[in-house]
Amino acid sequence: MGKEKIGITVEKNDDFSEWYTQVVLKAKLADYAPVKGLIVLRPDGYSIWESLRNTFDKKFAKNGIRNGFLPILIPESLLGKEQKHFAGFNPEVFWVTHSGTNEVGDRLALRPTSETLAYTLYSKWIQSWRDLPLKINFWNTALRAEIKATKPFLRTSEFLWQEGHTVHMTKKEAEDEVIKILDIYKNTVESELAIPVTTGKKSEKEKFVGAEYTTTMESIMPDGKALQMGTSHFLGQNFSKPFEVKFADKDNVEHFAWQTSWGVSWRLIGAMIMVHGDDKGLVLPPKVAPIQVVIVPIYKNDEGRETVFSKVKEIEKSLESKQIRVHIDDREGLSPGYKFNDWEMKGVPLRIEIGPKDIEKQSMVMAKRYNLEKMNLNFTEIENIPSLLDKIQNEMLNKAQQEARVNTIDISEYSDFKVKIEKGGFFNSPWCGKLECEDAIKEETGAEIRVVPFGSEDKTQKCIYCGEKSVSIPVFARGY
RNA sequence: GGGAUCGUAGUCUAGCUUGGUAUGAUACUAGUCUGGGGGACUAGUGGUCGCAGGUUCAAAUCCUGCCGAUCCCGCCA
Repeated sequence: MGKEKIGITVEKNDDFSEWYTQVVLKAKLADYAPVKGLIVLRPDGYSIWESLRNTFDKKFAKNGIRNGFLPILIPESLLGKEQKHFAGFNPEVFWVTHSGTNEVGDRLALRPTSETLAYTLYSKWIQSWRDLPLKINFWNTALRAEIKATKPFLRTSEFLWQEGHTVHMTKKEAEDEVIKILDIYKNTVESELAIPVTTGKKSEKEKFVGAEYTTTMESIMPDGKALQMGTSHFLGQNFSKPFEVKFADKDNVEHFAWQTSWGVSWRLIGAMIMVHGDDKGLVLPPKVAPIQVVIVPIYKNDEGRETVFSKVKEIEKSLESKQIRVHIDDREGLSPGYKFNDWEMKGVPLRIEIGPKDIEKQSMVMAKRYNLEKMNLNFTEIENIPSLLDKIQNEMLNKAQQEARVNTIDISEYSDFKVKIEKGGFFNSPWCGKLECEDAIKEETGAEIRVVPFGSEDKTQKCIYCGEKSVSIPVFARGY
């Protein structure tokens, strides 16, 4: 009874997949919906998403991007307009075939992504160079039928995300935008979620269908697999031509515009759970934690309760005045030990314990979630809590960076590669740039090119597969 | 798409082979005691046995179909 049944019943290192699912459910971030592949976000899960959304919105706004909203239904005739794009998505599109009892003529897709819809509108909205650049972001959900292998946050048939779509006069301006967005993604994920990412380009084989090229950020998970954290695509004129997104330039000559699209999803929450969680459950980075400090009052009787609570309320007020999200656990009838474990499962970054002993000494016990360290703090040190939270945030990033570094290795011998890939990890291995080698490596080892990091061009080495001259040193890994 | 396992109260679970009105724990409610790492006792509440058919006097149990979950392989934003 007790311990084993209530908390997380498996160890992270022992059964990673089961551990992940238990943390999601038991920390009350999400639950399963009655339809396959769909999940329900609970307030603690949604709160993390809102926090990320707010951060992104501020950064997008600073970059001249505004939010809009697009409908969820897209007619088949529209979705099929860019053929490669359509062929890529077709197998996983949900179709609406009826309205009421009537069959609809042109089937309606539940959006797997909105390029085709957005650009139909864009072609109406853009006529002159004065209308450019046009930069709009959409917070919505995308639907892609996942027949198998669904996993909360990581792979679901409907997921929350943002999709940004920008239009530019010049190729260069569009390409600069692609990189600006990728930078926003990278610094937000690193500073808010404390997860290090590797940025670069996808290979031709792995790029977004319909894009000229795809830039990506990839992170390594504790089980050695790679997770795509977000992508920013340079669409070139691949969509502006079929959708006639054109503008009249200053010299009154009509040009097709240059476009970008980019997105991150709630998969980021999944990554955060995997990277930081431990055997006791979730560990939240302070910046996105719905509750940053939880106070557990301890008392024996009514008088004790009163003394303790007046102090606890005082601390709450003081923390709130410092913009800290604080919660007092005043649930009756639960032992302090139970509450400690409960808040640890939910990942609250800091816990304060205050009982009669502490009041006497004018101090309190403070426990840090991420390393389970406990210490005694004088009441006067409450002033330092905001900087302590910042410090925790940094230390969590450092720790994750260190782990990522350990699991990233340079390998140039294919025999070595084949053996070590079984344990997972990011492998920096030289590549000749040919699809045949990429395919063969995938076929033989299950590893694929996750990202060709910026600055990894290197013509001095030999391709790990064919031995010919290399063009770059991509990151190979098995992915989610 | 191929393979394997599974579905009984909020959660976990016994019962299924050999059909006969569902077991236990935990959670929940009330009360008393308790309270610094998952507390104790007492009394309660809670079930279309995943759904739909079939066989039978009788189905959680046997048969068929469907829905859902987990894992491995394949495929993919």
